[in-house]
Amino acid sequence: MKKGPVTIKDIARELNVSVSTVSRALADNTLVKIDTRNAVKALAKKYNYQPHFTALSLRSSKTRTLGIIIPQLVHEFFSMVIRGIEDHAYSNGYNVIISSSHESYDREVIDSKALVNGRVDGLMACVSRETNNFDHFKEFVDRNIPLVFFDCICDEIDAPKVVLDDFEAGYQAVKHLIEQGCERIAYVGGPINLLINKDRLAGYNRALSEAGLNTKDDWIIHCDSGDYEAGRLKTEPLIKSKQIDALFAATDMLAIGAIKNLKSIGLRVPQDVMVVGFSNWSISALYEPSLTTMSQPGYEMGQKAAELLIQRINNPDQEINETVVMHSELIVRESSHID
Amino acid sequence: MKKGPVTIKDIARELNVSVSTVSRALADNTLVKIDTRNAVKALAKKYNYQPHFTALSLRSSKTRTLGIIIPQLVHEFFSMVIRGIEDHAYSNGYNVIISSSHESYDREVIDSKALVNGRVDGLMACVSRETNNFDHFKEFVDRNIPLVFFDCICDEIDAPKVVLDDFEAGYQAVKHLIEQGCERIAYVGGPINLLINKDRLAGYNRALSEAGLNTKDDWIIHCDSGDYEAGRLKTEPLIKSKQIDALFAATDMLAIGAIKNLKSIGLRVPQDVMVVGFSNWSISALYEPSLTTMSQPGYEMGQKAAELLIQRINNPDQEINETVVMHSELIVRESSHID
DNA sequence: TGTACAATTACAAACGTTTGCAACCCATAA
DNA sequence: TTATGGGTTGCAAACGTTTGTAATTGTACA
Repeated sequence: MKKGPVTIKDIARELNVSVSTVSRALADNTLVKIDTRNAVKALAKKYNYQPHFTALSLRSSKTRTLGIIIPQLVHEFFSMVIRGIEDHAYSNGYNVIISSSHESYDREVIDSKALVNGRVDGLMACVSRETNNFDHFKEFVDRNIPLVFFDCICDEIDAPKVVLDDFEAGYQAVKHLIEQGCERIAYVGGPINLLINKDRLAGYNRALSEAGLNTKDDWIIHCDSGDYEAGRLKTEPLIKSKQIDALFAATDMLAIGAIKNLKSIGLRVPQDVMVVGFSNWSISALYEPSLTTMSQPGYEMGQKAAELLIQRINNPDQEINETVVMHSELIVRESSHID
Repeated sequence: MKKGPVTIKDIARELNVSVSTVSRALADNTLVKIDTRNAVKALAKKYNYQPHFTALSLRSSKTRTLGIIIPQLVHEFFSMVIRGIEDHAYSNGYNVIISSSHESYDREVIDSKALVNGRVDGLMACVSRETNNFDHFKEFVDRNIPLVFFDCICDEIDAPKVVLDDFEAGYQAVKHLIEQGCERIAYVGGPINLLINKDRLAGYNRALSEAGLNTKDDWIIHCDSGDYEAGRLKTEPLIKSKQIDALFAATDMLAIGAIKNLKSIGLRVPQDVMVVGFSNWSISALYEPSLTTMSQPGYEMGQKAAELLIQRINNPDQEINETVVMHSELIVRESSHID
């Protein structure tokens, strides 16, 4: 006789009390008589009553949902970030909606607008490599919707951020190569408009200058993406010129692309050229030679971002925009190590 | 003076008309005078009015949100599926909420219950390897909430399904090895309670028997997971016994684990032992030797699942529970091919 | 017997929207 | 002048909750 799921009204009708009494009884409010409370709770249990999510949202103007905007979904690092976010969000009673912009600025703008309208209580974002205009994010700040950046951040906007110390990571990676005795070290990086790539390159430069080593313009290569193909194509001329004895790549995939080139002209890794990658993707441990790399704690970054965001949601007036800096660790494997 | 986002009420007040008129005007209802309509639309544009998502949901009892339950998030295949689902969902005006059960039955149950309460209009699920009880899914059917299974399906429940023809894929993989001249072919698979693994194994058996070849009990290995480590540990005794000249693995990672063992005792791939994997993960093209594998069209499966689900949502009474079968393709690479 | 107060309950508004129905205005025709 | 009716508009209910306030009980005390 009933159709949809059971509501508070149904329980009220059956028990001949008002909906408000039922509502309070379920909240264990001492205003309602203990007998009534028990009766209500018993019936609710019997009918497996579940509060209507949307109704709650409307009443409280809280959706208990967080939004994520990321450039890519099929990507080990971002998968880890999402897992970190989800774990923290779920255990705090929040749901998560993900929008992947596919590295497209337009899509990023559309998605972010779609998420504003009371769909989410807050947003976590990592900007795409196409993004150079940040107005759509400013709108969040203007509308007072909590916003947290992670990884690829936007420097212009005043919001909490979770980042890796990419400078230090780049510095460590190159320092390690120098300690292995390398002197002619190349850099292969991703899109230079992203802060993370600027920082990794800066770390590279710093380590070199500190060691009194020089680099050359064509030892520094910028790729449009961090993919294997980009790495293979872009590093080919440099590698064929046989000038270098080491290479620091800003992603593991770029590193593997470069290694393919090295192998193809008979150069051995690590004996002839040492290589360090970045991100510690699962492939880097399995590849041969296994790849020295810098860890990128995606899970922890996701957790931290969710934590900051929920904190921000719960204290909307508190305007502390802290930047949490995570640290990368050098993982030494075969590609940069001779026994 | 105003606080939250602008509502239909605000527009009504400013224009001295009723909310209903504004509502109709925005819907371009010809009942309202064209002048009024234009005035309303102009003001809505000026204030960047966005309909309140939650209010719409409550009114229409539609959330325009789809739920996904998957065993793992950090997984190339599932990432592809999600991308396929999201692309289709977004372009049809749906959002997506993902719950990853982390291969845990309990988590799967909790998540699915959480999604029932009017949070989603429908659900897509891939059961975890721990799952042998399907009551929580039956609840969806009972409650008449549209449900679609993909990949790891539940046979007992009458719902639309999107699956790979795992039998045919297994058959093709092994047939290919036989055509390469292999005669002593082993199988390494994932958890056998999952239908997909049963089917891949059945395909293996069929190809063998069709070719008049025999197998042995200890040439068939079942792992608890499809991971690299599982593959490496579980295949070690078999490989050290040097009985086989080929191996079909139910995942690329299992295949690579096995290849590591082969290499460690000096056996060459493909010269001494040929290997075929499954899923065509990106690592399989990059690994050396590059890995012959069966494609697994995750993106397309996701798209199809979303399509079926939205279809189901729009026609709730239509009880056609079709099963869509996708096909896998053999991708021949170095690990099973001698020039 | 009436009053006061505590205990318990119900009513109503609100969150932002859509939509059936009633009501209004004005012009045209009887 | 009054009725008819098309063109516009507003009212109110509904979706499922929560919560401030009012109303109803019952009991004890004067």
